[in-house]
Amino acid sequence: MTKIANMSKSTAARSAVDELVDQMRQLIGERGLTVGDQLPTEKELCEIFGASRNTVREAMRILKTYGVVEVRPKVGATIVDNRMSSAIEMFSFNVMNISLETFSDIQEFRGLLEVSSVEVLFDQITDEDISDLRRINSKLKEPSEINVASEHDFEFHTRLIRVLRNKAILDIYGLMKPVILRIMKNGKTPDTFKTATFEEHEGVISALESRDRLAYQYLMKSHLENGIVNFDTSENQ
Amino acid sequence: MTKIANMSKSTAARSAVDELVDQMRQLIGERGLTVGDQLPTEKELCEIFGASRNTVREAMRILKTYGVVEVRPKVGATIVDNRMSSAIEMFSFNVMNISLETFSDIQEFRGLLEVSSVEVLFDQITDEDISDLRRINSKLKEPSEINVASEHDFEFHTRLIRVLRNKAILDIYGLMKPVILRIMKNGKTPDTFKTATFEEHEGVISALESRDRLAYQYLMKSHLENGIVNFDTSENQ
DNA sequence: GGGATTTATTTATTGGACAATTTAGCTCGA
DNA sequence: TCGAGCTAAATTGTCCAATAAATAAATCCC
Repeated sequence: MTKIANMSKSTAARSAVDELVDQMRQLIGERGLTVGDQLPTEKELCEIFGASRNTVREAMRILKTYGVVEVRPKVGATIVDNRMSSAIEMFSFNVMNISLETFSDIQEFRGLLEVSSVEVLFDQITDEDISDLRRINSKLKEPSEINVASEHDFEFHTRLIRVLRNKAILDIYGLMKPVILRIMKNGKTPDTFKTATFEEHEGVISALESRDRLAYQYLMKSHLENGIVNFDTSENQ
Repeated sequence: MTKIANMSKSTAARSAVDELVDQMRQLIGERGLTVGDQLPTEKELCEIFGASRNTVREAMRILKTYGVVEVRPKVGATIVDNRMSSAIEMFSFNVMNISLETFSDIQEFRGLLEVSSVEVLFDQITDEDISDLRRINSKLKEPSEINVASEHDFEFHTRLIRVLRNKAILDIYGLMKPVILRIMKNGKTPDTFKTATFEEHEGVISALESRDRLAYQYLMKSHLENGIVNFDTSENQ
């Protein structure tokens, strides 16, 4: 894939900035640089690659946007790995409205992560996990506006995902946060969170507590499906 | 999390470029611009926001990296939505080696998508899907180097995911492509693909053909687990 | 009318200047 | 000696201006 991508780009007369990004990637590889290491200064990069400073800066801007480097005045560019949160940032840049199709796709996906994972989930869950879930869910009872409430809702589900102890899945869940938040707010009032959402979460927690797989699957499945019932396409964004 | 990130940014005297990105996002919203529409020219943006052209360009570079606009000389910036492929591009920027932990996390995740989804999968699958899978798998028999073979391997699994008819899941799978490809190549020779991988895929296809859920789950699960057995940490790159 | 050519507009790149920021070193006093 | 505060130097951040490259649109020529 990388090879194909490169080929297609080399054909299409790539810009100096794109070239630079590749060269800088290469430089990182050659020098064996890794997280925490410093890149050369902008001036040095200009000399190394024979480009002007503005071009170097635009290339560096891409790396920064990727979440691969962090830049501070006087210090320079440090290699980091915030690619996942950069991806989140990227998806926060909402251009279009959410469709019913996307809505049910996402909910189905969440079903896979939160319902079908039941075996691993029950295998891993501890009492601490459960008391955490209860503590987080209690926040829904506090009076708060809808944005805060949906954050709590999301926190609850994230905490549940965390039980799986799988960074890849947790990252993906974080990646979808902006979309999931909008889904959570859809068709709801602040009151809905205090009553319906809260109660449904409590049911899930109880099922976890009594290690009742069937009840858990049933309750979580219907909890996710509840959103679809009163999905409102006009409400978006 | 988003809140914290935002706070830290607003506190920390954001740069003119970051400011501009926000203003441009706002402008898109206000004018109701959507995919296919044009943004003002760089010069106009300079005037509108009172910034220099380099600053405007760096901001535009971020939007380009996000996959939100496409820029051509004389034409200007057009709004697009390539955020998903930009995310893939981003994850292709490999800085670090893949750890055993990441490896098994990803495989477990794939297990959720490809094994635990069995109900939906068998619900949706058609004869066309199956013959497609068989056609794709036959490519593994052709002599080819390891990069090509792993592409075919990936294509097989993607085709399987496609059966779910869920764009969100398909996107996520595409997002993880670079990592999955590396996992697929790990500890394998071109010959392994021709023999072992090919046979395992054939087994999976047969199970799908005879609508044997149990066999499918067993075969796919062990297919995914086979990689872990001969995982080689030294081989990374 | 249609293809080739010119023109005008816009982005791409370069170079240089100054401002803002922050680290590192220095000074001075307790 | 040690620490607080100050200074200086290095690096990134922003701006300005000019030229090159690309391309869409207008024009010309046949």
